[in-house]
Amino acid sequence: MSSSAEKYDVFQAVADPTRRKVLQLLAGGELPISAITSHFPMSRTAIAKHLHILSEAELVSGRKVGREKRFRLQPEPLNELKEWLSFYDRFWDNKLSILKHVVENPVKVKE
Amino acid sequence: MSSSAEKYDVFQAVADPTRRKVLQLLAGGELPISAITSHFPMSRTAIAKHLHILSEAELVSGRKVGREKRFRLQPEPLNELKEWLSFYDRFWDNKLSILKHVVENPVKVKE
DNA sequence: ATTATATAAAACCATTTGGTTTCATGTCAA
DNA sequence: TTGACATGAAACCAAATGGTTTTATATAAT
Repeated sequence: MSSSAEKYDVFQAVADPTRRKVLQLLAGGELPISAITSHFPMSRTAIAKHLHILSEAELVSGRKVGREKRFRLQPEPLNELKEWLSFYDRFWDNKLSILKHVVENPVKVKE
Repeated sequence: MSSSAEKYDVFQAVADPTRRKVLQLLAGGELPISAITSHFPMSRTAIAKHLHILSEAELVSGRKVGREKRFRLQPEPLNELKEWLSFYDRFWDNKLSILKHVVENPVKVKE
């Protein structure tokens, strides 16, 4: 779905440490730009640009609420990364460790 | 192990489409620079630079054989990416699909 | 009505990135 | 030993990246 040729793909979006930290913050819930900015040593404008890039990659979405714009995490595109990675699984037997992870983390079935 | 503060981390290394294609090529086995270059519409020098970046991220290693330098895939650092991704698993119930993958792909135990 | 808040948009800037061309060096083959 | 092959290294370049400051606009609060 969504549009044609975006400028930033998931790989690029996630390459920047600031953007990764933004995603992590948003994992805790929806936040307006100012609140996000307060966690970083840079200007609101800089953070707004990062959010724009994350938006293009569809890793976040923003909605206007009053005078603020609240952003939230949209993790779906990370699946592309996951699938890319899975190709390399066979090259260093780590399937056991994946299994271990799954077993140790209870699966919550969508009810 | 290896050294201190590398310039390129896995996230950056993997952000470039050319470098991802290089990794894919090397998944097929060790190759010298010229052989790799033949798959791309750019100069040998450009590819050598990409290989250097992949080297810094420890995603490839090169050994000198006669007059050529052969590179091979070192997928271990991809684990960092995988772990980073796993944090976001909880945000869109896909654990079942991981389990499915593990079950469907027989685990080869290192003998 | 006025002021403070929250964002948007534009112009600007230094550094990094991804490529090039050129030149030098080591190795293999005839 | 002469030439072809494979790479290394350096200088250069345009465009992209990650930041800034400034100016404008909409909303909320007093």
